[in-house]
Amino acid sequence: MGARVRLTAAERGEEVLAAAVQAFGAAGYAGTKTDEIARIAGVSQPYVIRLFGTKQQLFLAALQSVCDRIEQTFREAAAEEPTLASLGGRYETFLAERELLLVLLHGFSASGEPAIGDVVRERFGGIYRLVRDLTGASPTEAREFLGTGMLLTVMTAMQVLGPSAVPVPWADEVISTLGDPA
Amino acid sequence: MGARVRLTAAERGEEVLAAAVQAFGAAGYAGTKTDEIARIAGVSQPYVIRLFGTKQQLFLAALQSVCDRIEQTFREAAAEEPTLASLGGRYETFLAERELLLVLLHGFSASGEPAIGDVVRERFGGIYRLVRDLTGASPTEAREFLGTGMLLTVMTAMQVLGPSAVPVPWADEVISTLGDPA
DNA sequence: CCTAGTTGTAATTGACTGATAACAAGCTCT
DNA sequence: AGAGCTTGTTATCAGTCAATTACAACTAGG
Repeated sequence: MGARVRLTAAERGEEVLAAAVQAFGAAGYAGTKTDEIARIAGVSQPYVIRLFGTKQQLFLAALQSVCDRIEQTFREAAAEEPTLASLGGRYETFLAERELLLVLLHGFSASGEPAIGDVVRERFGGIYRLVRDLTGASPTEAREFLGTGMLLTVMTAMQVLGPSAVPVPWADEVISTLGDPA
Repeated sequence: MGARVRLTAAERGEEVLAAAVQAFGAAGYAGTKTDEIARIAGVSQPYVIRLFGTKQQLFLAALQSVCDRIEQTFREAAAEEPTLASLGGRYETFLAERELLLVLLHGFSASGEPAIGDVVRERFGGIYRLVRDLTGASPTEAREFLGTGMLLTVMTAMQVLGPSAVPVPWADEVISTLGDPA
């Protein structure tokens, strides 16, 4: 515990939120302990709870945060070129920041909790609409796009994508198709 | 309790496994209590543990079971007509038996546990290969097919599909595209 | 029928974990 | 300087949950 710096609650909250995204991304909602989040953030476990009220509220905050970032990423891509191919190119960003898609996936998995399900439905619907609005894609095109995105997401979760991936031949085969026409 | 019947360990194990598929499908690996599985199966919690050793081994058994059933469903479809469209028609089966896809999804989410990740990679790779072998689909076609499948899976998880679905407009729009060409 | 194996439960435990309470240390403003 | 608010911790609790143990009930084979 070296030179602990005092931050405002808002600043510390940001740090804890970042730690929460990491931890929830790795182990899911039920599988993550607030203690682990506290360890990553470098604060005590009770302080994590005080900053966000409950573990569930912290998860919801993490979920909102990653959805914001996903949408922002898509907006940036569309600003360069408003096509599905352009947005699709950003999946490299998501592979580099695995937590984004993983927290979203764990949100799907935890949709049994009503409060989480509500947010998940709202935000995923928003992403679907955003993709269509930004690119002018048809429903069918948007479905194909998000389907591929979900496939890459679950492949990220099962650790066959990215730098520390477990090598499996079929994953390479799938990746090699990504540029291909739908 | 009532007229408790004595079964062989193998028979009771089947019942417990079915209960486990239901429970894990609803709440995920970490989120499910062995006690809940026992309640559904109508046996005591310690007996659930004794039949399968550990909660993790029970989850793995449930995962293997649903993967077997998914593969069997695809094989049946291919026997009728060996095309992707034919296999795709079986997603209605999966929407009726939500637990199948949900347990698989929760397997993805729990891939952080090494023992679970190993099985998930193995089985999902097997399904990918099976789809290609049964239909002669190209890697790109198989990717599109599984991508759509994963999208439907996460939509099932977030409860926007199926009979007891929360109605959201975008879900209907996605569903309406399912017959469309890729 | 009776003994040996099998099926099943009740009781319990020990570790874990989210949350609360009480308190300590710092900052700010007058 | 010191009162009052903010930041943060330590200590602790109450509930949960997978797993173990010991035991009870049943069944089949000789």
